[in-house]
Amino acid sequence: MAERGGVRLEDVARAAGVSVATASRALNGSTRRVRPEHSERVAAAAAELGYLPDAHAQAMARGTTTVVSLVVGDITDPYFAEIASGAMRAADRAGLVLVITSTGGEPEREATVLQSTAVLRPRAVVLAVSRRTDGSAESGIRTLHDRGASVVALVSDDSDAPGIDVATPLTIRNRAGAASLAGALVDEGHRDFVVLAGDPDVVTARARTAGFVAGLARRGLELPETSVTAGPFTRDGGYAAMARLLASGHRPGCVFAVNDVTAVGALAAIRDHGLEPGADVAVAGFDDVRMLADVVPALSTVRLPLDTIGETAVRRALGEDVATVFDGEVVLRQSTRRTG
Amino acid sequence: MAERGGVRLEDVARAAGVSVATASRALNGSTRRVRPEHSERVAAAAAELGYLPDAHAQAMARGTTTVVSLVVGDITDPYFAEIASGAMRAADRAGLVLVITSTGGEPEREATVLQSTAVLRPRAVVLAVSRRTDGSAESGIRTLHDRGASVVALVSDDSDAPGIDVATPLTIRNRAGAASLAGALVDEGHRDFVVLAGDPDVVTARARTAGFVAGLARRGLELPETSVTAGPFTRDGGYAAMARLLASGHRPGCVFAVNDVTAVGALAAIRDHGLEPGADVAVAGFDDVRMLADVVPALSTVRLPLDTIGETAVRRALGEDVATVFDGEVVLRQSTRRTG
DNA sequence: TTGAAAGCGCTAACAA
DNA sequence: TTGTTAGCGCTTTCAA
Repeated sequence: MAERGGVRLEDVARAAGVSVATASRALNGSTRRVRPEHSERVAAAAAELGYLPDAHAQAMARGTTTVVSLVVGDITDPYFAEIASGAMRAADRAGLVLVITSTGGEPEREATVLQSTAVLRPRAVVLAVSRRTDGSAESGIRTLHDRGASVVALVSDDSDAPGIDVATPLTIRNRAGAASLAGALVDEGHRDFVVLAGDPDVVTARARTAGFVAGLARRGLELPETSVTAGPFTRDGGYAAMARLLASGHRPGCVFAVNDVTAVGALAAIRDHGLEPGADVAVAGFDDVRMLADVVPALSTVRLPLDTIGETAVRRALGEDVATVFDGEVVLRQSTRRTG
Repeated sequence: MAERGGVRLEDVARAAGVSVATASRALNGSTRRVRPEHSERVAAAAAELGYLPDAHAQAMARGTTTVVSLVVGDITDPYFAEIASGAMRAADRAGLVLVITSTGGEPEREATVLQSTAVLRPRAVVLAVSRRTDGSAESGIRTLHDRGASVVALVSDDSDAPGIDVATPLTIRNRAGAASLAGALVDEGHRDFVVLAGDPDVVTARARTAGFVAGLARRGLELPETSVTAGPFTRDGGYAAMARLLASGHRPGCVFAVNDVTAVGALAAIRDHGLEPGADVAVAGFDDVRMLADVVPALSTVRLPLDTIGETAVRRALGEDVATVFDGEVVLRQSTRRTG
């Protein structure tokens, strides 16, 4: 019923018989400064007229917005989806709106995406994107920061990775998790490993690969460079890499894919090659993504509390005092069970 | 380097030696009205200073925003994630920002979510949410519409579902797709069906259930009411429903779960019951979600071009002349293959 | 083609 | 405690 464009605060004020200032204070302004009677009249008028503030006008006047940005690689990837889910919850609790932008898996679009994010002047931004080691996002991050945003970046416990000075890090111990996994796998009796390393320029992939290699080394096993194969960080990437490997006559005892999605691709390739994944070739992943909990054989992996990480990241960006490091937990399942 | 708060148009104008009006016109304003020489100077200054417009100020001044909203049920559900992915692409192409809000799977939160969406005054909104038959979102939708948003709602080809007069429908032929699936399953030799119907108040679930029942009827098979069991529209819901069924001694020949995620839950329950899904109990899903392409046995389902649907929905909301109906395609795989 | 100035809807001094 | 008023950064008449 409202006029085109909606009811303004002025309309509410008039209906309640007060000034816009009073109406503003009653609806939002600093606590306890409006006579209860007026406050009620304003609330009633607002409800009756169906008043809804205009976030843009508020942003202008306040000099600060209600938007929190989350930048992810590919929302279709359950890794990011779970993080997004937690982030949304946190934003919601804080009464803020979560704007998700995605690079669509193309890291070179990162700069552009950060720019388009910046125009909304987010109060906080969480970078869950697959950051590349080349620091291509640096300037975009700086822009955000200069605009007054508090930016939190998900990073790995990898000393090789370049820091981002203006961003607050939230560390995921990818390296340590992968190292533990390697140890556990060796303890299960595996010896002959291959790593599906994903994109070597993506920090997460690098950290997990490096950690795994280090973990093996700690057990006295040296992984030849030829046993580490790069490729896209996706289901199809995992499938292709595994298929290539098998086609070339290699048949490793155990494959470590740097994330679950890639591991599932490897599983499929093994099966399509006529072998039985788990029994003939063991496979382990990373993340313990829920959506893949029912793959067969059940995937050994490193569980990351993705949802919590997403939630924590926005809370941290909002200035709360929360956890700053997350560890993964090795979970051994059917896919690496030694039958012999 | 920029001052706290960033570079304003005024700064650019000064640097370029023109007025803010000219700077504004050069950077965005109606075509061909600024002397090329000035235009260049402005562009150069903007680049040098790292100017980025303030979306809120633009929104205020223009009376229209650059935001497109997508309301989904649960971003963690690959059904929504794929839609979101396509929607993001379309928004991006149009130079708009996609704001995703989620009800977190709680339909009763729908009204609230629509409200918080409305404050951003989106230019267009796509409702991909699991709409309930009780029309609880009606008023929220009307609010959005009154604020000038063009709203597109994903709906089913189900005459029972209430229309939303102010929203433009984008029809997904859930009913027809489910009916085709039923026919195909009967043709494969299946007779003894059970439907894991999801939440009967959710239109999508209803349409698929109704379509399946109708499809069986068309083949002369009547499905007893007791063979339709309601429950949450999720992996766990599917697991629980299937487990309950098996525990009670039922052992259907073929189970139709109203979406893939639920079907995967059913698969797991069957397996945990000591039976072999696919061989002992056939299972079919709906959606053909990519993330579940590698489950074993491969899931028979109805493929929906989710990504394209998401893309089309925002293009439609933006006023483009695009497809208005989407059909599903039956895909028969291992999970319903008759071995005997 | 350009610039001055009036808003867009709201908040926040500042006075009353 | 309330109202008046000056902006927030930008676009857009309206004159020049």
